[in-house]
Amino acid sequence: MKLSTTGRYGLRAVLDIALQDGNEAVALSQIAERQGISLNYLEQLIARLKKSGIVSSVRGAQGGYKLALPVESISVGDILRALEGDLNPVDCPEFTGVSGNCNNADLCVTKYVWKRISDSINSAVDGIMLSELVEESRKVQVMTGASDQNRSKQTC
Amino acid sequence: MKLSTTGRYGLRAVLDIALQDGNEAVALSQIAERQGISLNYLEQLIARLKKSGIVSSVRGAQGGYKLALPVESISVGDILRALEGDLNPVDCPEFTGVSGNCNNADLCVTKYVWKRISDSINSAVDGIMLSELVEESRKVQVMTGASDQNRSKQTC
DNA sequence: TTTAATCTATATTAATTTACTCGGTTATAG
DNA sequence: CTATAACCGAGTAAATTAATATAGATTAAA
Repeated sequence: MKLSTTGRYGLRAVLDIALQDGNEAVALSQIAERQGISLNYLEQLIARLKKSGIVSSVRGAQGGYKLALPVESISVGDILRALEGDLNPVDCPEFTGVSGNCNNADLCVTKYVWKRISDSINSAVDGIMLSELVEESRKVQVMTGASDQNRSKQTC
Repeated sequence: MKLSTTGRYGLRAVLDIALQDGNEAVALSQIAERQGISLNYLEQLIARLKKSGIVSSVRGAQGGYKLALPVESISVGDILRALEGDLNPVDCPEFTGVSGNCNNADLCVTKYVWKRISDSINSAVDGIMLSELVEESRKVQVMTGASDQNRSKQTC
């Protein structure tokens, strides 16, 4: 029941772009360095974010990525689902809508549990906008006098 | 972000015991057969449940397992945490209380996200009592005329 | 006191997933 | 043209998960 590095790294990457906030595209290599994530790996993560319309890309020299929407319009839920797929605790076809073969659908009671967990996770992350994280991040940076340079590798 | 079979099988096993509800212990081999789970594997799961005080065992011939508490006093959260460990989406020492070395603790903003997800999951599962599942299960069985015999292998 | 049925513990294996790495292609600013 | 940076597909090593297997200890009924 853990989020993979995909979700953790990816969210940090989006937040990184949001914090640069100029109109210029942010190069992946810079994000990779600041966040201590492998560039090659980051490419795979950002591809999912692009596919979901969260970031847009500018190709070629001086290119990079920028947010496709204002920070107030992007929820953490959007980001995490883009990265991790759905946020359901089980692959139960009964409530995910995917046509599957749960041959015990009518007898299965635990699906109510999975549904409640799923709903609570999704409403939690949908209630957090990227703008909140940006604000919070700015506060923290002012308080600690932190800069990109003294930011070290993160464990979570 | 998926629950493992440990959590899924284990919850079903506890519910199975609750539904037998006599004062007699339920043999693991019976649960294994009814739920379509390997006996050896089930033994590992039930051990965690016993360790957490959710079930108690009766050894020897005619032995088995029974609930250590009334169904109204056991929450799905208790069961899932016994099986899966914590239900936190990340191993962030900042909010799990475990003394760890998050060298970016003061700069890390995503931890607020993880904390909110964690809280929502835990309050969701703590709000579901085993008694609810038992009730729901009885309703379903009456409606469908289901018996143990026609219960087939479940996928979720 | 057998004997059957159960719980307990540990070790091994197979399958799957995760977390990357690598090599190359395409596009664009300067 | 050339440097830079996005894009793409495949491959791989490590870790985790899901079992399976083995051996033994405990208990209670016959």
